[in-house]
Amino acid sequence: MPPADPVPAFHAHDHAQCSDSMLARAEALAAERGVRLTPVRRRVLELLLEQHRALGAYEVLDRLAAEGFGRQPPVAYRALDFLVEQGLAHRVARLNAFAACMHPGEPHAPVFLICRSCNAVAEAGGDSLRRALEVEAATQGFAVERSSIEALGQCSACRGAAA
Amino acid sequence: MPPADPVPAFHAHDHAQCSDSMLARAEALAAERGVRLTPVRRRVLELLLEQHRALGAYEVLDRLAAEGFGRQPPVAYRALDFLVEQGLAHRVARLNAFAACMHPGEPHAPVFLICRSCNAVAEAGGDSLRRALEVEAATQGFAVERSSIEALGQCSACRGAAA
DNA sequence: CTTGACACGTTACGTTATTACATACATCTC
DNA sequence: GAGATGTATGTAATAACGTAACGTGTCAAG
Ligand SMILES: [Zn+2]
Ligand SMILES: [Zn+2]
Ligand SMILES: [Zn+2]
Ligand SMILES: [Zn+2]
Repeated sequence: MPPADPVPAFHAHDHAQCSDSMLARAEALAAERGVRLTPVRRRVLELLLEQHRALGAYEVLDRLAAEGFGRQPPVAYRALDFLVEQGLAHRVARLNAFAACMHPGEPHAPVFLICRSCNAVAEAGGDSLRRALEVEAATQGFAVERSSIEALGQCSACRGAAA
Repeated sequence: MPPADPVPAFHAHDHAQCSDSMLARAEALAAERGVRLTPVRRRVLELLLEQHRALGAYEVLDRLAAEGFGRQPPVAYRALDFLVEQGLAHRVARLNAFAACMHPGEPHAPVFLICRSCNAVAEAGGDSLRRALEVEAATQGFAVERSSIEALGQCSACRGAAA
């Protein structure tokens, strides 16, 4: 098996650049698709990109309200829904929370690794995993349409710290 | 690959026997572990076993209340938490709901196939899938502790009906 | 300039889950 | 059996998450 791309979430990296490049890709995709990355939507994406972790809708909402945007739940949910629809963010069901997508534009089924110590959320490229799921499902005659694969555990840094 | 065990949820089977045998296994496991399968807990497990689908906590609660048990949320949540801790049920994050485990006692990572037409929930044996996830995670230095794999789609029966 | 689509804002409500505390009950010790 | 202890059950109250319905502002097409 070829080594998978290292996922930035669990490793030191130039996060400003990481975040900026995601934003740029989002702008490009929005333009290309003729959808509007409005101030609220853009700001929500920025918030999700601040750290490699998932934010609850109300956490997002508080930040928005503090910055002069609306302070009612639909404001946050609409922006989040937009980002999810456009594949710029994912919902992490296990956490009732949302995380920026690290592979926008590339169709993919997300695989999340969630560190229970530092709360970092990494989106692994799970192509082989996804195929394994489809095969497994096919043996039952089941046709997969959407899937969520989420693992809770500990990242290498936190495991090192614990030892 | 050896064919996976067929999952009962999507196929005609003697469900009374299916359900009874799960209950019996639950009783045996509880005895073995010295934990108590009290009336509420047992009843909740029975409810989950009635059909191969997931029940919301409040759906469970309504049934309990109608039968003379407590009518406040903790009554349902505590019983459900107990069952989950003992590996007799799983939480289906995507549905905010709970399903009886079809492999109690055997340590396993649950893989759920959720039919969006008939709402049936099948727990597939996902050993290969689980290993694939662990391998994927390991390349990132991540140690998986708990995982949930959930697929939304259509079962063979519903797909046949649609055509 | 009008029209229509869309985004944003609000109010109000529905659903899911937890905290905190009181009561009942089984089990162990004496 | 009486008393102490831990566990299970019950309640009220509230927190956290999510949606429906409706009005207003903005902007581009006609
Ligand atoms: Zn980064
Ligand atoms: Zn993604
Ligand atoms: Zn059955
Ligand atoms: Zn199971």
